[in-house]
Amino acid sequence: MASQAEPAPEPRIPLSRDRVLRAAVGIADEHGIGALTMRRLAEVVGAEAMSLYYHVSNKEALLDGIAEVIVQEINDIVDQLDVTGCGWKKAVRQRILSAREVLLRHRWAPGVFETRTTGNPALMRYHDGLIGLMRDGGLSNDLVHHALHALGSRALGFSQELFDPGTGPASGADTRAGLAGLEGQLPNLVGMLMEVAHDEPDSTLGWCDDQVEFEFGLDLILDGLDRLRQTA
Amino acid sequence: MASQAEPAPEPRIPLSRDRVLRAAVGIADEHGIGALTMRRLAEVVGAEAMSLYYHVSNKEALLDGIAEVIVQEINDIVDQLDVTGCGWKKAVRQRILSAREVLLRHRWAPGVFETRTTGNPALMRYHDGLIGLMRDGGLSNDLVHHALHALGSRALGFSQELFDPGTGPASGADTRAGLAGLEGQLPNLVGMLMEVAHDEPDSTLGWCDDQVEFEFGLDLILDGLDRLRQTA
DNA sequence: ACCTGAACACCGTTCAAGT
DNA sequence: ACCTGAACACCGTTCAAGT
Repeated sequence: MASQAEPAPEPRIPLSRDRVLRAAVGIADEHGIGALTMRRLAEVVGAEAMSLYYHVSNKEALLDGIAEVIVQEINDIVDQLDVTGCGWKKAVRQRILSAREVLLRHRWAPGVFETRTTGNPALMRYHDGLIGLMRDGGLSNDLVHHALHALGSRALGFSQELFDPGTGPASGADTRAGLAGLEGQLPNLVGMLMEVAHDEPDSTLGWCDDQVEFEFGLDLILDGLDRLRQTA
Repeated sequence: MASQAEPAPEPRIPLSRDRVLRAAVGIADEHGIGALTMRRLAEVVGAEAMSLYYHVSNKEALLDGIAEVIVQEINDIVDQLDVTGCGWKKAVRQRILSAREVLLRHRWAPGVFETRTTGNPALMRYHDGLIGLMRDGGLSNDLVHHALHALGSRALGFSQELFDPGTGPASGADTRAGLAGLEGQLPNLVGMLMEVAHDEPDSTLGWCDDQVEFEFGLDLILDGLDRLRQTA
């Protein structure tokens, strides 16, 4: 006969800051950032909640930590990109879209980034590389500085939408029916949505494709910067 | 002799959804969004915490409500703007910068907007007006749609910064001293900051002026859209 | 209809104590 | 050094009860 079943052999592995952060990222990935509590994190890691405080000073520091883990994941990818001789715009574009792919695997991350106030070393390294690509492309430090502000969170691969008028379980037809009732109050918005929705009647991603829109906005900014570079 | 002192005559005024929301905005304005708890809000309004649930179904609804109050404040202002015959770009620019002024009085609002998922009627009215200005300027519905995505939160007058390398109580000199130690790891970032900081040695608003940068990014986008309008 | 008291489930966190 | 149990102060919220 086998020996008595031991239900949780996992806690054998000693706790560490790294293991705590990875577990926290796992919880956020699987159940959303709202599910990330100290007690639940402790449970996943096979310890008591209070043990976590030995490896991470408090929850704010935990959030700082997982934000940095994600940016490190981004850095690992973009640092391997080969962008020699393809123009600064294409190089920057590729770097940003690669970062975006990482964020699409950690959809809670943008929300966490926005709440972090303390400097994130990995984020600084990311920006350092981005600045380098622009400098190599001939942009002045002054223009690069403006560029970083203009890009904002887009530099890291995301841009939060303020509202999504087409969201929800409603199909395109339902959406259009619901819109009809608002036509009196919101003539321009309804008119636009009717036309845009009609343009892509069976788009899988709904009335607008976020990836397409992200790239539109990104290119609009990059093209504008390139034009300023030329006139300078 | 006067009658016995009654310490709190305020609770005479009956509760109402409107009063609750205004009090909530007041708390957030004065003490930050973190100070807005149901218990504290009840105290300010002269009632028990549970009474609030009669006027607002839960805290999420409360946040939805105060977000809408702020957008209404914006609408009240931008609806009075006279932009007849000044070109779509200037009209849009003026509308957005006016919205921004409201947000500068409620600095917690952007953070709340980003967490709201349900449709905000006042926000839809705001966008309806914005769309109208663009349509009048000759932009197609398709281009206007792209424009709204490209602008993102900038349409409402804010753009969150991912990090601010020059933030803190450090003076320009202190910042530059601290940067020197990082020059090896972050050559491009440090190089840029040294030069930009030097350009405006005594800028009151620190190493970069947010309002200037906001307008730079806004104009970059508006100019790009106008160029697309012309070629279309 | 409007408001409340007591109670519940859940947070993050402190602190003294264990090995 | 690393981990824990008990406890504290604070959340949002339910529910039955008051007027």
